[in-house]
Amino acid sequence: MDTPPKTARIPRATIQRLATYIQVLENLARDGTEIISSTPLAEACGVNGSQIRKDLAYFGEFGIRGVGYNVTSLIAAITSALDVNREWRMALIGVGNLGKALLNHSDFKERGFNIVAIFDCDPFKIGEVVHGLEVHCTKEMPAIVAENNIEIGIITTPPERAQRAATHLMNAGITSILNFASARIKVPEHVNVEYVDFFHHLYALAFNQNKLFAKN
Amino acid sequence: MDTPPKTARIPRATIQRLATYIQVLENLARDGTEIISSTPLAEACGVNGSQIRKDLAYFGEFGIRGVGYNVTSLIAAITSALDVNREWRMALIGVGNLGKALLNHSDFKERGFNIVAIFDCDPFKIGEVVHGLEVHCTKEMPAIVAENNIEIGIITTPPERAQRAATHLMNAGITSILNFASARIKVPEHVNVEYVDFFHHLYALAFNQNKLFAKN
DNA sequence: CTTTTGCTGTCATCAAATTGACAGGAAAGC
DNA sequence: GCTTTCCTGTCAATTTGATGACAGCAAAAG
Repeated sequence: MDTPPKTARIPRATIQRLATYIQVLENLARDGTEIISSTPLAEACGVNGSQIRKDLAYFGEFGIRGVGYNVTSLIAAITSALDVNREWRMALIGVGNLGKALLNHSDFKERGFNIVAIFDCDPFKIGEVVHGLEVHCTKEMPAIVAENNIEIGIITTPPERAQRAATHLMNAGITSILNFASARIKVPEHVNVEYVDFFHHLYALAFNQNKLFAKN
Repeated sequence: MDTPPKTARIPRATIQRLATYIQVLENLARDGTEIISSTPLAEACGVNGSQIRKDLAYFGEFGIRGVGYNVTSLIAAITSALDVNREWRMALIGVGNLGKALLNHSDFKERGFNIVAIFDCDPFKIGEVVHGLEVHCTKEMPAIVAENNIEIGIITTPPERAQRAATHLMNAGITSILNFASARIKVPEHVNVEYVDFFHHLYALAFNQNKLFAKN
């Protein structure tokens, strides 16, 4: 029952699926389901049953043989394994259309991902208040990041400014970056970047509309 | 030089990378680069050189041995291969915060992905005009989709309405769905769904902040 | 108490994707 | 015209991830 220190490298695909499992499990919990076994859960998630059991095995044993998984405690187990059962404080850089849209997207805060400071390099924007937050100059970033225990940076600048924004974030000590800008950024080994790009998904749909590709 | 009809199944990962290549190539083109070889392009994209050459090989031969690739014509070749060098007309269902944010995100139209109709099931929203588009009742969807040659549906409803929204879209004849709702949806074999969920990315960052996982 | 049923956790097998190596071919230098 | 350089396209080898099979265990039934 204790979580064994499995030191194996965990595939990125597993992390992505765990996020899906949380999503589906939360919807099950809302509908009042208390127990679920791997096969129906797998079907709801669009994956194989063995896959779920193997993914969970990286972190410990959470089920009961012959019975299944308790929905609530499995959610707790996964969120704990991913370390997303606590507050994460974030900074956003680039207060344009997209940035403002994200600030109004209250789901972040509800899930513990809290945008607590926003930055821009446009002098006309500095001082403006968006969704209760004052726009700061990027020069102030190191101090504000340290004061507020900010661990994640969100880039919502135009593509040509993305690299500079990343540099600002890294200089302020941030090692986790969520990049909405349409550009790849160069970072040292220890910094982690996640890219969000709607067009990647649209391209997949467009291509698939004609010629089928391998379904994963 | 002619595009051979390679009938091999194209991995989903390849499609995703092709989208990245387009992104990087467009930024290179803006900076005036005319020719690039696979190694520096690979570095800019964060992948291996062989990977790029193999990905492109699925669709034809686009480079010149000893020289490299012409940036402009490679963009043209990839966009053509993915069939994203034409207009795609889309419908959006669920005119809440997220839906409105996407409607204001003008990049879609610039890239040929055009939201031309919006729907909601809330009677109070029907008739409202958002970003120049009138909110329609879902009952009107089949007619409007047919009239406007709509090929892609975007779901931006709350999670508990996502499945119903998907059904509406499918009944209207749509087989490609971009789902922003935080729920998995069930669809028949021939329908394609892409899921967009920021939390997947945030979870990856959170997890990676502590324990490293295999970098892909 | 014993047997049956059902589902987990794990290992072995299988499939797929990434990486590395190299022949083929175009341009530049001599 | 010949040689050298360089980079593509492709095949083979390796690594990685997914699937299938089954022993181990808990609960329910008899």
